Formats: sequence, structure tokens, C-alpha cells
Amino acid sequence: MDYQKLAELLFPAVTETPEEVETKFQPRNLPEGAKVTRFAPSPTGFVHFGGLFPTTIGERLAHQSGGVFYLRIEDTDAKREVDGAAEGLIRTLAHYGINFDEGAVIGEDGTICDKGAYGPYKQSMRGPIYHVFAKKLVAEGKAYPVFTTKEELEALNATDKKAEIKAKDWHEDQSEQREKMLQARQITLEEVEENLKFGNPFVLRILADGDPEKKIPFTDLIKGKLEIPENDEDFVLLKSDGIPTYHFAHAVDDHLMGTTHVIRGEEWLPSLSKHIMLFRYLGFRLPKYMHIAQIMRLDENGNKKKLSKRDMGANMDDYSRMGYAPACVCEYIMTLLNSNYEEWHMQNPEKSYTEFPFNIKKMSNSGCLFDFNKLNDVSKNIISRMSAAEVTRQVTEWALQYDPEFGAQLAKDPAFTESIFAIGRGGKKPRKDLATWADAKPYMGFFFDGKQEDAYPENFAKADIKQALTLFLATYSPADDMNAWFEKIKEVARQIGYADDMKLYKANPDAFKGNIADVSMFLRVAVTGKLNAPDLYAVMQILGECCTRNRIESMIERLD
RNA sequence: GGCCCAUUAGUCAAACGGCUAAGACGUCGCCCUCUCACGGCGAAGAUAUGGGUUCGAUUCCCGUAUGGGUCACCA
Repeated sequence: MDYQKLAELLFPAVTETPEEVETKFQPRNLPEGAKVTRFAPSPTGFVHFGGLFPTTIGERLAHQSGGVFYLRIEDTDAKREVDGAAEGLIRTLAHYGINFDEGAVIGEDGTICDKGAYGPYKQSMRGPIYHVFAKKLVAEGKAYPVFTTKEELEALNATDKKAEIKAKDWHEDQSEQREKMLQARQITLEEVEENLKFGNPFVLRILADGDPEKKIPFTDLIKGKLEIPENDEDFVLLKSDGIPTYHFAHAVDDHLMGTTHVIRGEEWLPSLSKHIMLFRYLGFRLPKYMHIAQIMRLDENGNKKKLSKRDMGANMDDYSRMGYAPACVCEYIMTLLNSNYEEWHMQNPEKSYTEFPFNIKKMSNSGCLFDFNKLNDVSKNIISRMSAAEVTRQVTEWALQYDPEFGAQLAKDPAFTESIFAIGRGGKKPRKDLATWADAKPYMGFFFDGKQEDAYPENFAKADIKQALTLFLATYSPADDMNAWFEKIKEVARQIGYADDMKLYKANPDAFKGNIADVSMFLRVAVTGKLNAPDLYAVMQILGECCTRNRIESMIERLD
């Protein structure tokens, strides 16, 4: 077989040599040890929680080392592409503080454009580049075409290949595939010319020289030492539309774009031997690989499953809707990514996670379960350290989008709203009421609506309650400081036969009708409509005398 | 089914082959001159399993089990 001639037949339009292409992609001028990483999504939907993991790692490793983090759009499957998905991905990532040094970016007109010297960064725009290397492989006898008729191709596109194989016996299918493959390798120049004359489409397959009985020693930066069986499968390099498969695009792009570390999910591990083969065939130096474990969820049987698109918590937009601040999600991710992150954070509570010395060696190699408890805890801690002004800003922004009625209440008087969020904030032991912005409404909605959520427990006499409220109103003055205010409540307690001191009460509970905590509760329910609320003195101060009196008076009336 | 990866409490996890197997979240209890929240103290809870190597194994090796991934002209 004259491979050179075959290459000319298959790729008549390709005139460039691989060497000429290489000169357009000069190595970057970066400091020693700088890492070049990328996020390479296919624009088929939203950003997935699991996708944020490798992305965060890539971003950290690149920026921590003075390297480059770039975005490459892997739009090689037109069938699955979703309109506007790429723009959505970029915006969502930016929301989570993931910014790219180069690659596909959103231009001023809102569409995707390139930034950087290693583009195009959309694979669909790189067709001619792939073809140069495809032609080289053919010319060296390392790849060959497999033709189909257009009718066969249509039939093929109509089937769900995966479901089809699953329904069959695996052995049967594999031996069948193997036989087809060996047959296809025997194609002659005459057959190629004949097919081309009829305009039959072809895929380009690699000519695999591996023996799966032989193992390739390989070191993954996360998984450690692995033994990979050699690849003996003539996998597809170029699809019949001339667009490369992931495998081929990965080799060509990551080589030309100078990626030093490929970070991706461990579902790629089984195809690693294909990639090793491709890099060898093409004469490219293999990048370092980091295969990270998947995020899991529990299915209805209690088994771990890969967190998939439809699951709650998979779509990053869910977190926005639920009211999680991006910083909280990022920090939760850091706790999962590096086992010593929490320790570091405790020692450096004021520092941003971007200052954390991210360490590949501290990464877990098994899949972890998503844990909302932990996320909430992380989140509460972060929000508790924010200023009241910041909380007001973010809660209002969230509510205006997701709960407009509440948002309008918050936005009406920002100073008032801020004074509410200032309760118990600032000291060494701040309140931790909010894990999400959505928690704000149940926590402090009573300031705005005065709704009566909780009723008085039935074991208290209405007369006592009414008397307590009336007595308090008679002495209440907004000018009182906290001590004076509390003294008045104690006085009310004494007057209605309740203990004004908890220790006194606990020592002899039968001597009293109730205690000071009960009296406070009478007032709390009247003023806040709830059994549990933040500091009642602060609440009354913020509500003001008029509103406080109105609410208590209205409760007295209702008790009749 | 073949191949690959993994396995320490409910979850996330630490432990050059060497003290009683850390810590965090969650759960429960007690304390904190008004509830809640915060904080403090405490409790329960783990090396999947069987062999081997070793004075000694969570750690190294082999088998078993379980879980995960993958086997497309998808990425």
C-alpha cells in the first residue's frame, strides 16, 4: 500500500505540513514550573457541580504557579450541542470566580470570540488543523479510512448505539466488532478511489498496534501508579463529517495549546491507553494527567451513583436559586478537594481560599458523596462573618429575583433591613442563622409582615398572658437600655406571680406559676409572632415604639 | 460479561509499617443570670472480608465481597 498516495486521496485539500502548523503554536514563555491547564466543556448544557471540581483544580494549579488557565469549547458533536450553552457556561463560571486567561470569551456583542494566541479555541473552527495531523498519520500508515454509504450512515445515526450494545451480549458484540475491524484494515487503494468517486463518506480510524495483554506503566498525579493495558482498538479519529472525536482533538489541541496538566474525571481512565497511543503516533510529548474521582449521590436503594444532570444539586444554577452564595459553594468545594483545607482555614480565618496552597498530594482518590449538611455549615460560617451591609445587599439581590414580594420589602428601606441583619453580628461569636439567602425570610420576615406564626402554648392561662402584656405596655419605654428593659420584664414577672430568676425557679418550680423565660415568651410571641426569634430587646428597638406597642395591643385584643 | 478504579463512623477525612485509629459536619446529652442562634463541655459511632509478609499491618502482597467507571462516527 502506498500510504503517501492514500493520504493525498483522502486529504487533497491539506497542503500544510505538521511542522508548519507547529510553528504557529510556539511554546509559551512562562516561569519555571508554571502549569498550563484548561477547562474543556462540550456545550451541551449547564455547568454541572461535578464539572466545577476539575475546573477549580485547573484554575488553582495554573494561577498558583504563574501559569495559564484557558477555556476550550469542545463542540465536536453538533447533534448534542445546545444553543447558548457555551455563553451560559462562561457566565456561570465567572459567577463562581473562575476566570480564564485565554480561550473562548464572551465579546462585547455577547457572542463567543477568541482571546489568546493559541486559537481558535472552538474545536469546530479547528478542522484544517486536525486534518493536517490526520493526513500525516495516514501517510505513515498509522490510520486508515472506513467507508460507508450515505444510507448506512443515516441508519447509523438513527440508532442509539449504546442501548443497542447493552441489549446484546457483550462477548458477541466484541468479537463481531473485532472481525469488522480486521476486515476494514484490508482496504485497497482501488477501493478507496472507487468509494471517493461515489462520494461515499468515511471515518478515519487509527491502526492500533497494541496488545492488551501488555501493560503500560503509567503515573497519574492523583491515582498514583497504574498499569494500563495497551490499546488494540482501531478507534475513530475523524467522523464522517470530518470532525475529530474527543480522543483525536484532545491529542492535537492539548499538544498545540501547550497544556501541561490534563485534569478530568476518572471516567476517562479507560480511554487513557488510546490517548497514550495517539500521542506516541503523533510524536507528541504526553502531558501530565490528573483523573479525579466523581461526585456521587445516593440512589433510592442507598447505593452511590454518579451525580448526574437531572439530580438535585447537579446544576449550578440550582445553587443560585436556593440562595447559596458563590463563595460558600467554592469553599465547600475546597474542603472536598484538599483534605487539609479546613485545617488551614481554621488557622487563617480571614484569608480567601485563593490564598490556600493547593496541593495535588492532598487530593482524595475516591468519589465522595455530596453533603448538604456540610455545605450549610460552611455557608453559615462564611455568612456569619459578612458585614450586615453585605448580607443586606446579597439577600436583597437574591430576593428581588427569586421572591420579588419579599425583595421589595427588603429594598424599600435598606437601612432598616441592614439594622435587622446587624443583630448579633460582628462579635467573636456571631449568630449563624443563614446558610442561604432563602433562609432570611423565615428568620426575619416578621419584621415586615407581622404574621402570627406561632400560638401560645396551651398550658399558660390567657389571663396571665394578657396581664403580662398589659403591665409591660404600661412601663415600656424605647429609651430604656437593655438592662432597664429587662428589669421591667422581671418586675412584670413578679407582679403576675412568675419567678424573675431562672435559678430561683429551678430550685423550687412549684412555688411559681411560671418564670421569666415564659414572660419573655409572652412578649416575643406578641411582637414577633414566633416562639423563637433573635434578641427581643434588639427587635423592639428596630421595630420602634409605635410598631411594638401596636403589635402588643393587638395581641391583647385578640386574647379576649 | 471483559477491562480499569476504589473501599477507615451516617458524610468528608487524618494517621514514615509502631502510643488508646485525629479532626470536621450531622446526631444525642449537659452547661451558657429570656427563647432561638452562637459558644463551651461531653457521648455514641469506623479500618468490608479471608489469607500471607512482619516482632508488629488501616498502611505492603494475594484472593473474596461490595461499590463505581468504561466498552459509540458522545464527550
